[in-house]
Amino acid sequence: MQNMQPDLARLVAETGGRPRTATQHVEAALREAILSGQLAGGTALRQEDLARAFGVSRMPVREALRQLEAQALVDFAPHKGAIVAEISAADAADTYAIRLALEPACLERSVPHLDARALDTAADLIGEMDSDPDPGRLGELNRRFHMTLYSAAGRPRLLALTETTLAGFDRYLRFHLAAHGRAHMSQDDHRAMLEAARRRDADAATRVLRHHLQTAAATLAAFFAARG
Amino acid sequence: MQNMQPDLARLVAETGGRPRTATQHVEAALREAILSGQLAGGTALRQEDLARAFGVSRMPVREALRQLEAQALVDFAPHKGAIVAEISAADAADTYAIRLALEPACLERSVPHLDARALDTAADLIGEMDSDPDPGRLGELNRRFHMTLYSAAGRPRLLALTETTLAGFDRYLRFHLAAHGRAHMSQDDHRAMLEAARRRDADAATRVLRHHLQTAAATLAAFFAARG
DNA sequence: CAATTGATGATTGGATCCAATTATGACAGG
DNA sequence: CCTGTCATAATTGGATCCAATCATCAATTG
Repeated sequence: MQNMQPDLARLVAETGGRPRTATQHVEAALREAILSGQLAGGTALRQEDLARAFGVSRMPVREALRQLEAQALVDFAPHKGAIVAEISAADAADTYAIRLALEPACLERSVPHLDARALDTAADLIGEMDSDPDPGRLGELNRRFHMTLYSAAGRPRLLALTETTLAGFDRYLRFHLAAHGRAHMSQDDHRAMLEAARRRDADAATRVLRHHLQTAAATLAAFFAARG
Repeated sequence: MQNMQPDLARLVAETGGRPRTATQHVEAALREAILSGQLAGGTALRQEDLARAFGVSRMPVREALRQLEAQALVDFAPHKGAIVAEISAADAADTYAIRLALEPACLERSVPHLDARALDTAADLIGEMDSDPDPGRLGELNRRFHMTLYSAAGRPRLLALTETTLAGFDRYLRFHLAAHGRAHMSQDDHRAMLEAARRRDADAATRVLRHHLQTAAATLAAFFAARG
C-alpha cells in the first residue's frame, strides 16, 4: 500500500473513501432525505418498506434508524416504530440555543489557529453561496463555511457535536429561505466573520456570530408565529 | 384509565415505569459499567461474549453498542468491533469545553423559572453529596444537582445534550476524586450557585459555574500532565 | 347507544443462520 | 533474520425466521 497509484487513490477518493456498509448507506440516504424535506416531519418510517426500497433486509434499516434517533432526526418508540422528527417553533428555538452555546466556543478556540488554507476555503464558500443557483445546496455550503471557520478548534468532540447540530439545522434553513429568499443568508455577517478571523480578532468574530445567530433565531421565530 | 387508583399509580412508579426492552437493558448496564470504570478504556467489547453474559442474542448487544457510540462511550470501527472509549487529557479537555459551552446557557435560561421545589431538591442533593460515603455515587449526585438547576430551561434538546455530556463526565470525576479526595467536589461553588439561583441572579450563577468548570478543568489537566 | 372486551392483522424486537471482512500465524524467499 | 504472502480462524455485517407487542375493529354488555 505504500506506493498506491494516483489513479487508484483518486478512484478511492471519488467513491467517498471506502465501500460503505449497508447501514451507513441507508443512514446517509435517510438523513439526506429528511434534511432535504423529501421525508416530511411526522412521516412513519416502516422498516419493511425502507428495506425493500433500499434492496436490503430490515436489519441495516433498524440500525440506521437508531443512529438517526441519536441525531434527533427521527423519534423512536419501542414497538411502535420511527417517525421523522417534526419541525416546530420550539424545536427551532432549541436548535438555535444549542448553536448559540456551541458555535461561539468553537470559533473562539479556532480563530487563533486558522491557517491561510482554511481562510481561503471559507472565502471560496462565501463565493459559492453567492453564485450557486440551487437553494438546496445552500444548507451544505453554509454548514461547510461555519465548520471551516471552526476547524482549528482542536476539540474533536465539540466539533462533532456542532456539526450534527448544524446538519439538523438544514431543514430550518430551507424553511427560512423558501419564505424570505436568499437575502436572508446574511452574507454580510459571513464576510464580517471571515474578516475578523483574518485579523485574528476572536472577540469580534464571536460577536458577529452571536448576532448572526440571534437575528436568525428571531426571524425564524417571527415566521413561525405568523403562520404556525 | 381516567380514574387510576393511587395504589396502582404508586405501583407503576415503583416498578420504574415499564418493562424495558433487551436493548435498553444491555445499553443501561454497559453504560453503567463503563462510567463506573468496571470496563476500562480500551477494553474490546466482543458481541458474542456480551450476549452470553446478558443471556441474550448478539442483536440487542449490537444495537446497544451503536447507541453507546453515539454517546461517545465506545469507539466503533466497521468489521473491527467496539472498544471502550479511552480517557485522556485531550478528551477531558474536550468534555470540559463542551460543558463550558452548554451549561452556562442552560443555567442562564433556567434560573428565572426555577420553582421552590427544584431549589429544595438542589439543596438536598448538596447535603447528600456531603454525607454519602460512597464516592461512586458522587457522580450521580453531582449530575442530578446540575441538571436540577438547569431543569427549568425549557429547551429539551439542549438539556438532553447537557445530560449525556455530564454522564460521560462521570469517569473523569471518579478519576479526579480518587486522586484528590472529595475536597475537590467544590461544594462551596455548588452552594454559591444555589444561592445565586435563589436570588434569581442568573449572571452571578453563571459566573460561579464558569469558574467552577474552568478550575476543575485546570486541576484535571494538571493531574494528567503530572502522571500521564 | 356508549364503553369495554376480545379477536385479528400489522409491525417491531429478538434469535439464529450465512456471508463478508479482518486478524493470526505458518511458511517461503530474499 | 527479517519481510511479504497465503491459508485459516475469529469476528462482525446482513438475511431470514419466530415471538412479542401494538393497532384496528367487530361484538357484547351495561
